[in-house]
Amino acid sequence: MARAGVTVERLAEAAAELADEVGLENVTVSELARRFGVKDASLYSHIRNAHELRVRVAVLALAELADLVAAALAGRAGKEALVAFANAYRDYAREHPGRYAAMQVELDPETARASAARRHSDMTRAILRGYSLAEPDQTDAVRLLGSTFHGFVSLEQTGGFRHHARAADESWNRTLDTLDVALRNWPVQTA
Amino acid sequence: MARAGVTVERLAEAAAELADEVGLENVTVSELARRFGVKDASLYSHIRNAHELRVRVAVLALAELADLVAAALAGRAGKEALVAFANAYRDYAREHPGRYAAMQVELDPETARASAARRHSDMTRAILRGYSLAEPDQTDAVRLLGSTFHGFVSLEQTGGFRHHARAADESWNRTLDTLDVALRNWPVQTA
DNA sequence: TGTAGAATCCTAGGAGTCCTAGGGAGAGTG
DNA sequence: CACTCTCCCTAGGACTCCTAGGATTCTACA
Repeated sequence: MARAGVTVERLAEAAAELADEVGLENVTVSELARRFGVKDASLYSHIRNAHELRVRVAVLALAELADLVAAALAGRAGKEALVAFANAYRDYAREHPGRYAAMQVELDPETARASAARRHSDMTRAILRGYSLAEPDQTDAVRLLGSTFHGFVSLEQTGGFRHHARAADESWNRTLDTLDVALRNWPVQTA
Repeated sequence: MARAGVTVERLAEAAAELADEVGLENVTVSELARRFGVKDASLYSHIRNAHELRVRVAVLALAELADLVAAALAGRAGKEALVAFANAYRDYAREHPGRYAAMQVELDPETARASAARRHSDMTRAILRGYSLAEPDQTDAVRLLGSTFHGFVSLEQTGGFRHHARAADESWNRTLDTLDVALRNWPVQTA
């Protein structure tokens, strides 16, 4: 009998595709084995357990998105960079909802270090070069941007904005305008 | 044999507690039945399926948080109201991670209408009275606030801020300062 | 080329979960 | 007391995760 040619890489890729199709919580070892024409027990020589599958999707997604963001950021600065970053982020989440959901799973410290998570915060910091913020304000701003982008995309995905006339796109653009203004008028310490 | 006294309300309450203890994804019909000293099949005369359990936790959490936010908002306005709202939100998420996660499940339109979701957006709008924003900017601002709060709390929960010296609390306070400034200097339409 | 060892896949099966079907026992009502 | 409704039961099917141990295929090296 011919071998199915299962590898961890192909498994992660297939799991990511499956996640985008049916949602991350429906990514199952059995279904994946079915897609490879293999018994589910066979997959356990490639992965340790079902959780590792999700972690691998997360790592894959983090790397993919980091590449996309890097490309979007190339040659841009200031607000242009902010908008490019944000749109790359949001577009990815909409095209790959399962991969995006996977990015939110908690990674153990080692996996997190080996992942592209660092590249993400580094690129966010790069955006802030256009706004002249020193530490620790820079870290606060990185967190503000990350929070707002993720929060918007997350609420949009779970249908939070659907039952209202105002289009999500317009709110998104105004959100970016607002962030741009906020970064340029970063508040001085009040406490 | 004495009856266990299972009701939908007690089920939802127990499911919410279980979710806070072991995470929403580990809220299982079987475990819940165990806690009531009852066979799992017995619960299906109270709920239709496992999904309904999570929906009921979501509805419960939305109502609880709406009450807390309403109390926090009483007698406050402007930035004070903004901060009170935000802290009530974040505190709830930290004290009740499972309930909070449940709030992010997609509700069907009917359930959403019957839930406290509307109270949440109404109260967010109430905050904005201190900032004199007309529609559609008000809707955009509501979404910005919701996104930022949810995004921050969500990233904080999945450990996004843990591997950095800067304390999350301080970033949170600066985020609120920034939002306050942003709402007071709401950008005029650029496009 | 022959073969040892590693990698890949298999069968078999246990445990847990979700859910349905159908039956019996307690509680309240006439 | 009898009737009915609700609650809870047993029984069991389908699916998932995962382990153990065996068989097959591929690879590399003598």
